[in-house]
Parts: sequence; C-alpha cells; structure tokens
Amino acid sequence: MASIKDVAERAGVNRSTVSRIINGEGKFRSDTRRKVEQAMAELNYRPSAIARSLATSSTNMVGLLVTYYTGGFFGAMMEKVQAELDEHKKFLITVQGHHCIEGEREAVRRFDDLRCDGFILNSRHLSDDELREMAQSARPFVLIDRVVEGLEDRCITFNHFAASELIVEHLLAQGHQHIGCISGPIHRTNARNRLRGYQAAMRAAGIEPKPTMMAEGDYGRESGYAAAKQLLSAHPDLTAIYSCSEEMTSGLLQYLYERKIEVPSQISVVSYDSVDLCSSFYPQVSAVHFPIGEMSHAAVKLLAGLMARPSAETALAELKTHFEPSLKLRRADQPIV
Amino acid sequence: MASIKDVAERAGVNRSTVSRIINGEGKFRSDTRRKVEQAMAELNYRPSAIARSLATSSTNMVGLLVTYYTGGFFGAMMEKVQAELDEHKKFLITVQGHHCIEGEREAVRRFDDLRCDGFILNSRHLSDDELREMAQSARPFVLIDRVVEGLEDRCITFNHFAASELIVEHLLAQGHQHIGCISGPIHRTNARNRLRGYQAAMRAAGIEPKPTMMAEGDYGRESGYAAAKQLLSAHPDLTAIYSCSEEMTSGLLQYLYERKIEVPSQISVVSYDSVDLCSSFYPQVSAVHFPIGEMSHAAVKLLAGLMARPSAETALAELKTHFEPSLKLRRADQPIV
DNA sequence: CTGTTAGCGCTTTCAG
DNA sequence: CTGAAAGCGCTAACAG
Repeated sequence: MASIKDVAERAGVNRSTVSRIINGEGKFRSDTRRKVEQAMAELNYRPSAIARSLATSSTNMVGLLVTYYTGGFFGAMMEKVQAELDEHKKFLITVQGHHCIEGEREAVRRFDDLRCDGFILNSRHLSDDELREMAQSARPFVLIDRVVEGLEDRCITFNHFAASELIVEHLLAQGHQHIGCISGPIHRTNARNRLRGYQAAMRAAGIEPKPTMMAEGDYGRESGYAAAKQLLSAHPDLTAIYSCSEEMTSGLLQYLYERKIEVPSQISVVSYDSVDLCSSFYPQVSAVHFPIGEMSHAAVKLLAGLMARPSAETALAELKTHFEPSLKLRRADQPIV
Repeated sequence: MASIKDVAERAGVNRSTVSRIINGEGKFRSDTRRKVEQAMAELNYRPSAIARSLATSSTNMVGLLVTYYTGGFFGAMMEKVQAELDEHKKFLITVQGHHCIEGEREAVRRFDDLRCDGFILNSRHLSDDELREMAQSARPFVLIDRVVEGLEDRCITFNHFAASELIVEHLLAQGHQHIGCISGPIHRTNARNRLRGYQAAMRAAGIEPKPTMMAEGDYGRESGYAAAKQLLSAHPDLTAIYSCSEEMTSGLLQYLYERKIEVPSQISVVSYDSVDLCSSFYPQVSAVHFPIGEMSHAAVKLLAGLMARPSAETALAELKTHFEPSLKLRRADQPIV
C-alpha cells in the first residue's frame, strides 16, 4: 500500500506536511492542501493505524474479554461496546477466556502485547488480588458485572441479590408459598447471590426454603430441564418456580410441556433474563431484567473516562456504575386464588 | 512498558540478540540466553505486537465483518473463528456492517487501516462488482455464506435452495399437501433461495403454492408471529408450516400457542435452524440445519491458506468450501394419518 | 554466536 | 505555513 512518503513525493511536499493535513493540525496554503489531497486520492492512500500507533503510543484499540460467545448475553454486550467504540473510531479486539484462569490471563497478556489503550473484562476466574495488582499498571481497564474491593471505581455492577428478592417477592405477593428455585452454579459469586436473594425473600415472608426446593443448574437449557424434574419429583406441591437464567427457563418449560403441567394454570414460572428471551417463550414469562446492554454501555463510558485522564476520576461521579433490577411482568405467572 | 532496548541494556547484550532469542532464531551461548531471559522476567517485558507488525509488515490480525451481533448465528460464528485464530496466536478484530453498504465499506477500510493480514466477510450489502474489485488488492479475504461469480475460490457457501427442498420434501413425504411458508426478506438472495426451494419442492409434488400460502418476514420473532397470523387467516386448512428462521419459528409457535392450535396434533411445524435453537422450543421442532459453525471454521482455514501463499491456491482443493443441508428430526411435525 | 546499521510508516519537536 | 531530523519498538540483512 502507498505510504505517506509516496504521497509526499507525489504532492511535492514534505511528509510532515502530509501528516499535518491528515490530522488537521494548523493551516495550509490552499494549493498545498489540494495537491496533497489529490495525491492521496490518486494513490488511494490510507494512513497505517499501526505506524501511527507506534509513533503516538496510542493504539485506539480496546480489548474485550468475554467468557463465552454463545447466548444473547454476549451478543448484547458486543452490540453496545461496538456501537460506542465505532463512534470514537476505535478498534475492538475480542478474546475469549477459555473458562479458566490461565485463559483469562493470556487474554490480558494479549491486550498488553497490542498495547491496547484499555480493556473491558467480563472476568470470572481472575482473582480479586490479581485484578487489584493489575490495577497498578498504567493500562486502564474496567470490570463488568463483578465487584472487587478496592476497585469499586472500575466496576460496573448489578445487584443480583436484590433481583432475586424482587421477583420472589412478586410471587409471594401473589399468594405463592411453595416456590422452588433453579439456581446457577453455586461456586459462582453471582449465582450464589441470586440464590441468596431467593432465600432471603422467602425467609422474610416467614418461609424457610427446604434444600430440596432448590436445584443447582449450570445456566444451560439441559440443566434447567433436569432441575425441573428434580424439583417437581421432590415437591409436586410447588405452585411456582423461579429459574435463574433464561436458558434454564427454556428447559424448565420444556419439562412442564412434556409432563403436560400447564403454565400458568397449574404452576407459575418466573425467570432471570438479560436479553428479553423470556418474551419469546409461550406463554411469555415474567422476569427480572438484568440490563447487560446498559451495563456494557456504561463500561465503555467508564473506560473512556479512565483513558482520557489516566489517573484522575473527574466527572466519573456522574456516571452510573451500579444497576438495580426491574421487573418485566408477562403471563406465565398468576395469583393463587 | 519496558522495551527491547531496556532488556538489552539490562542483559548487557545487543537488541538484536534479544530479538533473536524471543523469536528463537539461531543458537546462543547458554549464559547469554539466561541473562536475557532473566532481564525479560525482571522487567516483565512483553514485545510490542505493534512495533513488530511495523517491522515485519505482518500484523497477525484478522478482521471479521458481521451484519449484526444478536442471535446465536453470530455467536456460533465468533466462537469458531476465535478458536481457530487463538491457536495461531492471531488477533481478531470484529466490526459491524451497520446494515448498509457504506457501513460495510467502512468496515473494510478499517481492516485496511490496521493492515490486517486478511479478513472474513459476512457481507450482505457490498456488490459483487465491488467485491471482485477488492479481490484485486493484495489483502486476502474470504466470503462466508455468499457466492460471487469469479470469486468462487474465496466463498464458503451453503445450498439454501436444497435446504428448503429437503425439509419440504420431508413434509410432503409425510402426506402434507397444504404447507405454508414463512420466508425471510425476499430482497435478500439467500432468503429468496430458501423460498424458491420451498416452491420447487411443492411444484415437484404437483402442488402449485398459492401466493397467500407464503408470507414474508424479516427473520425476527415478531415477524414470525405476524406471518403466522396472516397465513392461518388466509388458509385455516394448512396442515404444516415451514418457517425460514428459528426466530420466526418462535413467533409462529407463540401465535399457535395463543390460538390454542396444538402442535403437532393440529398442525406441523418445521424450521430453518443454525444454532439448534429449535430443540429448545416445546415441542422441539424438526429443522434443516444451517452449519454456520462449520462454515466459519472452513472460512478461517481458507483464509489461512490464502494468507500463507498470497497468490497460489495449492492444497485449497482439499478444503471443503461448499456445504449441504441436513435434517434434524424432532417432534413438532408428524405424518398426516 | 553476536553486534552494527537501516528501516518499517508515521508523528513531533525545532527551525525557518 | 512548511521542511529537516529524530524517534516510537522491533526486525533483518550484513559483518565479524
């Protein structure tokens, strides 16, 4: 490809003049500008982002670490991150954490290798300590859907506990007492918080949830199916089930469908949901909304702030970094009469 | 961050020695190696991919243009592309086409700016001519799910026509005669091919599909719902409906659920599917499988081949670039008795 | 086996 | 308003 040198020669000017024109720095004689622009057009010149990065030590690249690519969750995240980045003409580098600590470390290393201006981590395996240590480095990063003590100002968080409380309270308010819960993998903090929210809401209503009223899934569809089976075998008297992910809800509904247990006349179903998938089930199920899209948006904004002023935190106060749940009521649950 | 110069100074050797050790070129006195490795470790040194790119004029970056991020389709694509790229230590740059020609052009421009080693296009708006012209440039690229005359050796394709034929024939074989079709946006080539496959299969069975037996959707859920309504209002006698995307199928099922039209006892449902979403519906619906995952994998392989030998096409013959449909039979359709 | 010297394509003082 | 020159961090001949 043509280089700036080629353009300069063709236009009969110095490279720095071309550079200035490209970057719009200073003023130029109009014919100089014309000559340069013409040369660029003729050569189909495009400045090398790479060379520019090296010279300016700013790459305009932003890294995004995700745990997996499937599911609408990730898509929603990408969507928002990209949209925001596009506007600022930045490049998005995505890498996957391979579901393990070494994978996530490697990901960060790659961001470093590229000298990304900053990165966004949806990390699940890096330890708090490791993250805190990373925060010492100059390269700014933010965490999405994770809270690390001491790094609060870089965390975009969601109140999973309150989310569960909210939806379970909704069920309780409708007169339900026998409410089962399909949780995510309890070794994961957020999944644990969701489960605890359920338990807390139940206890607040004077109901002690029996261990057999809770089944652990892996957030996937199949596990929802299995958990439903387990739950209903142990507790045929359940009048409602709360599932902690939309995928598991799909499995749950499948099970109910196969057993000809009618929703919502025989049992109510409510769910966690991030991408409004619950509206595509039949019947459409009520859910607590996990606003991953908005959170991603906030993450980019936060990061942009950190990148702009490396150490200060001016104006970040205005930024919303903590998100609270909201209810989306639909038709798969109904009052106990 | 520490640079190669810092490492060299600390180790008391020349930069090129460090460079060679990093890249494992040649042999070294063991104490030289040790000194260098120690210096690198102490400084926490990581070579700059950017500087390296500039020096070698190879960036190890691969671009991926997608039309949108939502839906499992895209996730499946990312998954495979990343996995493959990770193994070769390459970086993935994703950009979105913004659903318009200018957006897709801009995307390619950005790949150029970064001097990506190559890119993968899931393009819908760039014209055949434009693509052919791009092919003149040195930067290799491949097309996924698109066929462009003259660029056959860069296209990873799927037989959409045959896919529709296959699933409709399945329905016909079961005795169905009144089969409706919910198609994608007919201004899109692939959507049109799917519709034509349906028509061809019907005609081959001696049935002329009436215009009112076909409804156009936009591949989204809502449109599936609307199309179902439209179809069944005009043709209450339909015994089966073929929906050209899993999302539309979801809408279709929702409609049937609301109208209390039982599947499969009152009507059979079959669908197009790429990410096995149809197995998460209840009842699970039979589908023709659109193997986007495998195709993505093939795309990366193809691209890797092109990047390795810029002009030649050795060994590409072994590569599978064309994919045929396969049936995944489940329970939402049944024979006419 | 290792050092010297250019140079990748751009930006950025510093002059003029 | 424009040119000259140095430098970003690395690699790649070419010597030795």
